[in-house]
Amino acid sequence: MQPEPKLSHTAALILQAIHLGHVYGFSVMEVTGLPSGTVYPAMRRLERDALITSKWEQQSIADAEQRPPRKYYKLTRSGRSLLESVYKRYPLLEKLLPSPAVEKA
Amino acid sequence: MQPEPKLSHTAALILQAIHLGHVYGFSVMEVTGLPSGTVYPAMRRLERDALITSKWEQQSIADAEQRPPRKYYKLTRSGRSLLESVYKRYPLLEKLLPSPAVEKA
DNA sequence: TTTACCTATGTAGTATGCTGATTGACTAGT
DNA sequence: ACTAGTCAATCAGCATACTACATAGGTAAA
Repeated sequence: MQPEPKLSHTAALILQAIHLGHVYGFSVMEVTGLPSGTVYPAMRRLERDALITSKWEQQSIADAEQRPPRKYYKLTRSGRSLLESVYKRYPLLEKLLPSPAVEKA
Repeated sequence: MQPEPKLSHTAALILQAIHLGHVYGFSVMEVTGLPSGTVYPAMRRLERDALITSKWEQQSIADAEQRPPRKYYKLTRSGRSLLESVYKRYPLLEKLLPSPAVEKA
């Protein structure tokens, strides 16, 4: 059995936040309390390691909502399976973190 | 209003664990899932910053329980007040972390 | 129109955290 | 005798996280 790849507590917290629907940086910052200088570089590493993928929001949507465009993330298959194994190491993670209020169209 | 001194998420997690009664390194490691190389240096910094104080267990007690002596920590007054302010930044912390089963003499 | 605040993302430089190993005493199996 | 396992703490060297700041368009007030 290959040893599970390791994930820091902070990285795991961010991965879990995305999993629960906080699918862009600013939302992850708000729910975790982590600063931007932690969240954005961490998300780039998660993407580098193929645990998440990203896609820029269409400019037209951002324009319509009068705000900067967001970069949306979602878990890959290996991201989901790693998160499962991470619950065993950091059992605290699983309970924590509220899901976001889903925006209605 | 002087800006609240800052504490990393990990340091806050460790401080909270001690507050809840995980009063030596090994116990903090177990409840948080954090490795020894994170926990012990972090506790030294917390002590350096006067948020916690430490005291070595009497050798005779460790001998009686047939294990290495523990270094026990507790929060100082400023440690407790900082922890309060930290809950505002990391609201997730407050709910999380079980208290240890208290050992009976 | 400049001051301020909000959303959203990003960076440089440094402090902190993590991996992997080590120490030391004691316990138990082979 | 050796090997392996547990509890407790520590370290060197490298990876990650944090602070403070920056950018950029938007709103809103003075």
